[in-house]
Amino acid sequence: MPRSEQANQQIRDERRRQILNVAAEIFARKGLAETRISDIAAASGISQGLIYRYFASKEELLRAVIANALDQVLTGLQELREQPGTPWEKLYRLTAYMWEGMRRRPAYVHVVLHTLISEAVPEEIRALARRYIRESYTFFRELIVEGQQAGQVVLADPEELTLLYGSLLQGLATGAWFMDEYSEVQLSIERMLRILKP
Amino acid sequence: MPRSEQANQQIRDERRRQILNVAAEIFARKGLAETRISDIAAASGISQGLIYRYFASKEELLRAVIANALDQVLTGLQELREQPGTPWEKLYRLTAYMWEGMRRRPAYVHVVLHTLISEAVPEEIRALARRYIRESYTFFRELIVEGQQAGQVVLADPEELTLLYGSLLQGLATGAWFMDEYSEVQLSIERMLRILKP
Amino acid sequence: MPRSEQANQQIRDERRRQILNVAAEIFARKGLAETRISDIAAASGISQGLIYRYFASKEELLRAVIANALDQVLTGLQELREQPGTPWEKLYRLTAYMWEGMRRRPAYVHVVLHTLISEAVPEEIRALARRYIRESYTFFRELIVEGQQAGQVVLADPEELTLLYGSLLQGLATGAWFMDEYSEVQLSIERMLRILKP
Amino acid sequence: MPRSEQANQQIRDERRRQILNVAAEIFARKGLAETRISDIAAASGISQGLIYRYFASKEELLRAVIANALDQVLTGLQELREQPGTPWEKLYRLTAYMWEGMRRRPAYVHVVLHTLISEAVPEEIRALARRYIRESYTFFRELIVEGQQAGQVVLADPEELTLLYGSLLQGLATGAWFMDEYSEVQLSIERMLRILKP
DNA sequence: TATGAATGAGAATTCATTCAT
DNA sequence: GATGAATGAATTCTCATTCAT
Repeated sequence: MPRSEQANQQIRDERRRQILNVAAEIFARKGLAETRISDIAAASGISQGLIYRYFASKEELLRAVIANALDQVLTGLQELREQPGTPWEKLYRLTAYMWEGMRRRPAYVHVVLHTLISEAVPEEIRALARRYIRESYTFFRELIVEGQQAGQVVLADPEELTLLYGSLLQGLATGAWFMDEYSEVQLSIERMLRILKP
Repeated sequence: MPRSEQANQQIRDERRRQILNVAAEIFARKGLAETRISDIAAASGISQGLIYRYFASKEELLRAVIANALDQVLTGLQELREQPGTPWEKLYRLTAYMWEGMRRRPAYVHVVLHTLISEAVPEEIRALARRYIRESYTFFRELIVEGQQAGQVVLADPEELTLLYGSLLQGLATGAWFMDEYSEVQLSIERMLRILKP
Repeated sequence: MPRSEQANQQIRDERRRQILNVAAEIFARKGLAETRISDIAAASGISQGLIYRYFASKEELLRAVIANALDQVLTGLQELREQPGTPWEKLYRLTAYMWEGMRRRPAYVHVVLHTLISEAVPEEIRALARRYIRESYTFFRELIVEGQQAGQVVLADPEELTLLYGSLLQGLATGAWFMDEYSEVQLSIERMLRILKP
Repeated sequence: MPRSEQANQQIRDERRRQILNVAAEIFARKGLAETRISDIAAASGISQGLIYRYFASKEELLRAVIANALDQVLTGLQELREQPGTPWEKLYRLTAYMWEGMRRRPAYVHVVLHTLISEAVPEEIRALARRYIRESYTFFRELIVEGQQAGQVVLADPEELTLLYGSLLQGLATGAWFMDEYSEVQLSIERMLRILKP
């Protein structure tokens, strides 16, 4: 008696998610070129061949990981966008959200960084990762401009402020990964936002 | 024939430096695993085999690139250390120096980042790269503490301030690499230092 | 429940024949190595696993296809053998029969050719295919010798005539497969037999 | 001291030819899919990797083998075309030339046949092989028509005669390959040409 | 010293076959 | 009996490194 269609679908969904998460972790640590499919298979406890039933190639798998990360962040940003409050309150919430995301899923942040940094990654995938950053920056900028209008953000070139703020977040995400000495340091959202204060 | 010996040595030194610079550029763009020795040879205008006369292996070459970058930065920091001025003046000069270095030699920053980020790089080399960051951070911290004593830097946990300041620099260096849209934005040193202002 | 047993057996037979026909078609087009079990399963409308209920392996399946073709031809030849007529009439009927078979079932001819041609096919199966040709040639030769005795066939080495005649048939079968330009050409049996005329 | 450019070129030319000949032999026996690059490497006495310095892929190698065969035959046909004589003399020479070629280089004939027969071979390469047959047939047809005009060839549809004659040649080439029993049979050119006699 | 031909150890990918359901 | 998820043994291809010249 074959498995029911539903049971099969569930098995497939679960496997897919499992591979995706493991892959994110390993891509984050090693990058695309250095990651072996055998690493992912071993860490997932499955055979190499099985991975190819779920993802057509190593690149396809990376693409899926990136798309997944992108989805999650953009969904989060969308929710923040719809919440009420003064621009500064929104900036606070945004910063907290981004920072929390980096802490909770450092692997996803890292895969994206790896992808952005390395020309070895196919341009199509890099474009996807760049979109991730760009969408975030666009939202940062919106809030900064609103904040300036409300007198809550310093009156400087919004582009400059966006770049500073974005870079700070990104630098923190990266730095925390490899600077063990500083991984215990407590950072306050207020302190980060200081760069935007009037 | 001591003169010819000397001339030979000079040719060797020159060629070594040349390979080193080319390698830095390519490692910066692709990382260790995806960089081909043949790419470096071609870009250096020499045969593959010859590279092995100068560097024992691809990894050895990466190590040399990193060590070279490290050397230059530490020398620069040492010079800054010896210059007179108030802590804030020194912080200003330091920031300008780091920022200028990133702009002029983005490849160096990137090789180091690639190296730090990827577990596929031998630990020994990664340790070297980490030292690069750590030495810089140590200097940042010194100046921050001095600045606090002089009332020129906000009174917060020096670790936190160091991490914020370092991450900002590093995020800017990375971001400029792939965020074309923001590559033209003018950044003022004062604005960066705002994060440390009382 | 003997009836259900019987019904079951009938279903099995039918399915077996179905797989066999589909497999003949695909083996004919791609040969053993390049044919995928999944192709055969899909074209048969069943799961991959099920094929293994009917045939122990891909090679076993090829063997069955060849044996099937062999059976049909030998049965046909046997019938021809038993019919009355002059040697020339028999040669005519034989040629027509072979030619018609090739036109109607080009796949069979082709599987056999693929099998004969490729050393990658297990010797046992190739021997089977060779038997297919040999039995036909034996019959050709018999008729040629009879024809010579009756003065209806040219007096030349019977081996030579058999080889010429057999090769002509086989070349026509093969050529029609890939020479689209000539697929519409009408060929008369008389014309083919000309090679044997006194 | 590096090898002279000339010496290198010679080594390369020789290796290329060597691989090509060995590959023809093995492709002929096994076909594209069944041939392992390792087979060719072993039979050539070189490493697998080296083959890829001369041919980009297995398919590329097959393409080169086919193109090589094609070249040789077409060159031969061109020479025959330019020789003087009656149509029948030309047909005789042509037949002898083709037959001799098949006997001397059966591998090349066979690779072409394999290629024509198997859909697993990329269409581009199959087209090349088809061209091989088509060019030959065109020449056959020319001579047949000339022969008819000179009263030396039977007055039948030239298409039909061409197909018969071409199929006979081709069937002989194939048959000789796997019908050991008949490989010793002597065939006379006259006998083959009988199919065209008035 | 310099070259580039040659090697060989992986790594990605495919697919026949097995097996739990 | 029937399904299709899962396995793992090939196989192609790549590239750091060596070595004859």
